This record gives sequence, structure tokens and C-alpha cells, in this order.
Amino acid sequence: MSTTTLTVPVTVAEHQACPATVVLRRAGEKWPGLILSLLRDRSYGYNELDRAVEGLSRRVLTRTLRTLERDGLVSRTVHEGRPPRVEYALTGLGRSLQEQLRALALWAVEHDGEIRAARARFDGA
Amino acid sequence: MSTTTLTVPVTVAEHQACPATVVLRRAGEKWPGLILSLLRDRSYGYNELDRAVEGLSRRVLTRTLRTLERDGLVSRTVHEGRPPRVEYALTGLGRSLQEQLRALALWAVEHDGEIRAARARFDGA
DNA sequence: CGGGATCCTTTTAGATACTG
DNA sequence: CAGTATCTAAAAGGATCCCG
Repeated sequence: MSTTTLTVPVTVAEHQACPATVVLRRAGEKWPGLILSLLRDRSYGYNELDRAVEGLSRRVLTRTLRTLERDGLVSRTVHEGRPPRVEYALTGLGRSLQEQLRALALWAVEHDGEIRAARARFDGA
Repeated sequence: MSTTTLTVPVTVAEHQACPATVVLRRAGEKWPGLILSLLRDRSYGYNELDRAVEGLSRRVLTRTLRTLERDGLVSRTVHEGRPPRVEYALTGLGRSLQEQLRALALWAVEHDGEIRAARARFDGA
């Protein structure tokens, strides 16, 4: 059994360079988590994603997909033909991350009541 | 055994209101994750945190602590005396979230190489 | 259909100075 | 010691128009 030691970075540079920080920040962005959730069930075309997610602008959708692709989380496959179709799907790495994010999402849903209660208490006082 | 179904919100409003989104966004902010990591081992005083985290401005530190406190993740205890001391510590809820975030951080560290390789591939092409 | 380019608004973070 | 107030900078998100 292997033990992984996770040291806490304390300087700005270390913190910013830490892979954990980078992943957390990416996950905390507005759309990537939602895109990864959708792709969990099946692959999507570009406009299909655009329609599936109301309120997401094409600029941001494109930027989000490029970033996910660059990080190896999502694959982009071009199918020639009429009309052309570009297919986005989770990679193995993407699926792996999606599962981690899902665990965090489940935590959030489970503890939502506690958080709301804490806020009510704080705001009341 | 209970089954929790996690539906994917598709509209902007749903997505923004979803507790999972809120938690992810908070976790993705620049400092909360680091603060929670530090508090995992022991409690800290205000200036102690300020010194421990190089490059974090007091304004942001205060705001971060207030938010964590409001969400019930961190407790703030005032010890009267000379000099006065305010002690910040994880609550049970905070500890619970910290463990989740730690799991994600471990994932990030484990898969950092894959992500970097994917980026190199993408940038090369 | 599947984008890229340009311009603008909102959100988040940081610098600096001051206070009970 | 433990903050607050004010102001500025940077990053994320969005609207709109154009193109192969």
C-alpha cells in the first residue's frame, strides 16, 4: 500500500503552481463541471451542447471545450460529411475527474442544509 | 442503504442555485482551500494565518475567513486578554469538506503528469 | 455546423492606509 | 492584535458579429 504525502504549499508561487490548486480552480469555474457532467452519460456535438446548456454563450462554450481538451479531459473528434459534426466525449482521465467532482457534488447536496442553517445563524447575529 | 440521485441542472438559474456549484466555486477560489488545509492540523490566530500564508493580503484573508465562518466551515473564537487573540479552527462540517477537497487534491497530484503530457501534446499540434 | 475575433461587464484579488 | 475602508488591477464571463 502506498502513502501519498500532500504537503501544503504556503507561498503564493507554490500554491499557484500546485496541481491541486489548478484542478480546483478549473473545477470551480462556472461551466466545466456542468460540461463534464453532461458528457458523463454520452457524447455531444457542439451545437447540441450549446442547446443543452441554456445561458452558456458560444464564446465561453468554445473556450471551455478547448481548455478541457487541452488538459486531456475531453476528446474532440471531427466527423466529415454533410453536415459536418464534431463530437465531444470524456476521456478516461476526464471520466476519472468527473467521478471525483461528483463525490464533491454529492457532499454538497448532502450538507446543503447545514450550510444554509449556518448562514441563517450568521446573518441573524 | 440510501440512494442519492444527482440530477444535472441545465438552466443557468438551476446551475447557479445548485449547492454543488456553490461549493465547487468556493473551493476554486484562490485561498479558501489553502486556509482549510492549514486548519486541518491545528487552529490559528489571525496574524498567525497572515504570516503563514505569504502573499495573502489582509483584506482577502478577512473576507475569506468571514465567508468560511458564515458557511459554518470555520469557527471564530475570541479570547479576551492582553494581547487579545482570535482563534480560527475547523468545524466538523469544515473538516468534512476538507477531507473531500483533499481527495480531489490527491487526484490532482496523482494525475498531474497525465495532464501536463496532454497539454504538451495539444500545444505541440 | 462549428467555430474565431472584438468589445464590454461582472467578479475576484491585491495595495495601501487607518483604527479600536 | 485583529481587523475596516477605499481604490485599483486582473480574471472570468457575456454579447455580438463574422467566416469556412
